[in-house]
Amino acid sequence: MFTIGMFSKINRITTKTLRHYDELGLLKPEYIDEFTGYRYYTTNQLMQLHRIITLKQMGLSLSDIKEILNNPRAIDLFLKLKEQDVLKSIEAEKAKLLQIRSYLSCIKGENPKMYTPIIKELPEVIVASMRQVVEGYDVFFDLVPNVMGKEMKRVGCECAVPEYCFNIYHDGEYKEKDIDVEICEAVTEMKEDTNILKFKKIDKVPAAICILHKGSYNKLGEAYAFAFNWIKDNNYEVVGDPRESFIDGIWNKESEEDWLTEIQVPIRMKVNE
Amino acid sequence: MFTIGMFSKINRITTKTLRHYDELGLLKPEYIDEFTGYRYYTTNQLMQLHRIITLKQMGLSLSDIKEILNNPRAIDLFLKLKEQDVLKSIEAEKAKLLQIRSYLSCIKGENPKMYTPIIKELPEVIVASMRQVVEGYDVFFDLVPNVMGKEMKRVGCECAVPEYCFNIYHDGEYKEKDIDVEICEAVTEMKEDTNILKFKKIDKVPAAICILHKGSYNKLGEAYAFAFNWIKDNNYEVVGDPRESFIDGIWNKESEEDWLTEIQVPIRMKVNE
DNA sequence: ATTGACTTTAACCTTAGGGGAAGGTATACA
DNA sequence: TGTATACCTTCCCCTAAGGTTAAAGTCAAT
Repeated sequence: MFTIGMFSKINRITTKTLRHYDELGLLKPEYIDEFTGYRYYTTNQLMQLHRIITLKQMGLSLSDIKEILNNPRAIDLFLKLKEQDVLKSIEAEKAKLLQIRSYLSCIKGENPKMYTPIIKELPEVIVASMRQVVEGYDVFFDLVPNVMGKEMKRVGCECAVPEYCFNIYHDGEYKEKDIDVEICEAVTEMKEDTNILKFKKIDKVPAAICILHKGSYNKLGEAYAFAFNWIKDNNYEVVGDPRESFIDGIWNKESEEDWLTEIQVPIRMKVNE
Repeated sequence: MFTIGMFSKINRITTKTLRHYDELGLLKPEYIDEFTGYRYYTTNQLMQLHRIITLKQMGLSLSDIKEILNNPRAIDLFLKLKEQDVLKSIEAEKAKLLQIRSYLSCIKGENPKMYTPIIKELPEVIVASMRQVVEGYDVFFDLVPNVMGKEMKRVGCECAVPEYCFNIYHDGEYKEKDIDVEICEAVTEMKEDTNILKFKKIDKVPAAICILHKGSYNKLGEAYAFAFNWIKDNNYEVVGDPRESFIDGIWNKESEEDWLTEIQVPIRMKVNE
C-alpha cells in the first residue's frame, strides 16, 4: 500500500496527475479510506499506469486512452488515426519552419520592404467578368467605371457584399502593353451574358497566398516577385490564376500612397519530399 | 468603414477572433460607437491584421505577437527562438510516430505479450552495493536477505523510501551461470565501505526506457529483448548499464505469477539523421 | 411599426493538469 | 499527551485561443 505521494515518487508523476486520472476514472486507487478519503495505491496499479503513460507518450488524449482501456480491441483504430494526425502535424510544423526561415532570410537581406504573406481560403463567388486586351494599365481608370460599371447597371446586377473586384492576367508573362486581362466583379446572381459581360461561378479556392500591397500600381511587380519566391521557398506550387484584388484605389483614396491591393495566388503544398 | 461582420468576411476570420484581438489590444477597431459599442474597422486595419496572421501562421503565440508589434526589432529574436521550438516539436512528433509504428508492428505480429515501455527519468540516488560473481539466479534468494540485508543492518544504514532495489549485470552478454552482478539498494546516506558493501552516489539519468515484467524471472530475457528492439526501432541508443528493479517478489508475493520487475535502460535519442 | 440580420456583453466550455488555500490526518519527537 | 511537520483532502481559479450559446440592444428595409 502506497500513499499517493509514494506512488507518485515511484512513478515520477505528480500527485495532481494521479488525482486527475482518478477523477476521470482512468486509474482508480486500490483502496480509498472511507473516513479520511486518503487514496492508497498498490503495485496492481503499476501496470495500468504504465499502459496509460505509454499511450500518452504516443500523443493520445486522455479520453482516447480511456476508451482504449475500456475496449482494448480499439487500440489499432486509435493508433492508426493518431498516426495520420502525427503525420499531419509534422507537415504543419515543417511548413512553419519554412515560413520562419523564409522570413528570417528575407530580413537578413537588404530587402527593406517586408510583405506579410498569409494563407487563406477564397470562397466560391459569382462574377461578372470582362476580358479584353488593353493597351496599358491606365486604361482601367476609364474602362472599369465607364464601360463595365455602366453595363452592369444596365443589366441590373448588384455587387456582392463585401465588394470583391479583381483582375486576372492571362498573359504568361509580365507585359507593359497589350495586356490580356479579365476584370471580375463579385455579384449576387448570374445574369444573361452580354457582348461585354460574361457571368460565371468561380469555385472555392482551398488555399491562396495573399499579400497586401500598399501604394501605386507600378510597384506591384515587386509584390508578385515576392509572392512567387515565397511559394518556391515554402514548398508550395501554383494551382490557379493569380488574382489582383482592389481594395483601396482612386475611387476612394486621393493619394496613390494609400492605395491598397491584394495579390491572391491559389496554391497547394507540394507533395514531393 | 466595415462592421465587424464585414471585416471578418473580408479576411476569412471569425468575429470572435476579432473581438478577442481587440480585447488583447492586438488589433483595435478604427472607431467604436460610444453609445452602441459597435466596432467599426477600415482598411487601415488590414495591414496590421495581415501581419498578425503571418506571425500566427509561423506558430507564435498572441502574447509574443503583441510584443513584436510593440517592438518590431524583437522579431528576429522571437523567430529564432520559435525556430528552435519548431525543430524540437518536429523531433517530438517523429518520436511519437516511431513509437506508434513500433507498437502497431508489434501487435500485428504474433507476439501475444505486450509490454508497455515508458520513458522516465531516474533520480539521483545513494546506493549500498555488493558486486559478486554468482553461480546462478537462485543464489539471490539467499544472498540478498542473509548476506546483504544483514550487513546493512550491521552498519546501520536505512533503506530509502520509496524502496529501490536493483541489479546491474556486468557481463556483456546473457549468462546462465557465473553471473557478474552488482546488487544495489537505495539508502538514505553514505557510510564507510565494508568488505561486503560499497557505497556510491549514482547520478540522475535523464531518460530511461522502463518496462514492467510480470511473472517469474526466467522470462525476463524476453523483456530485455523487447527493450533493446524498442530502443533500436525508436532511434534511441543505450547510454548506461541496464537496471533490473525489483518491485514485487518472493518477499511479499507467494505466487511467482505476481512477481513484478522493472527493467530500466538509460537511453538517449540518436542524433544522426 | 415590425421583421430579420446584425451587434453587444457575459458566462461557460475545451486540455491536462498547475497553484494555492483551508482544513483534516499521520507520525515522530519531547 | 501535546505538538511540530509532513502529508492528505476538497475546492476554486488559472492556462491559449478562441467556440458556443443566451439575453438584450441596434440597423436597415419593408
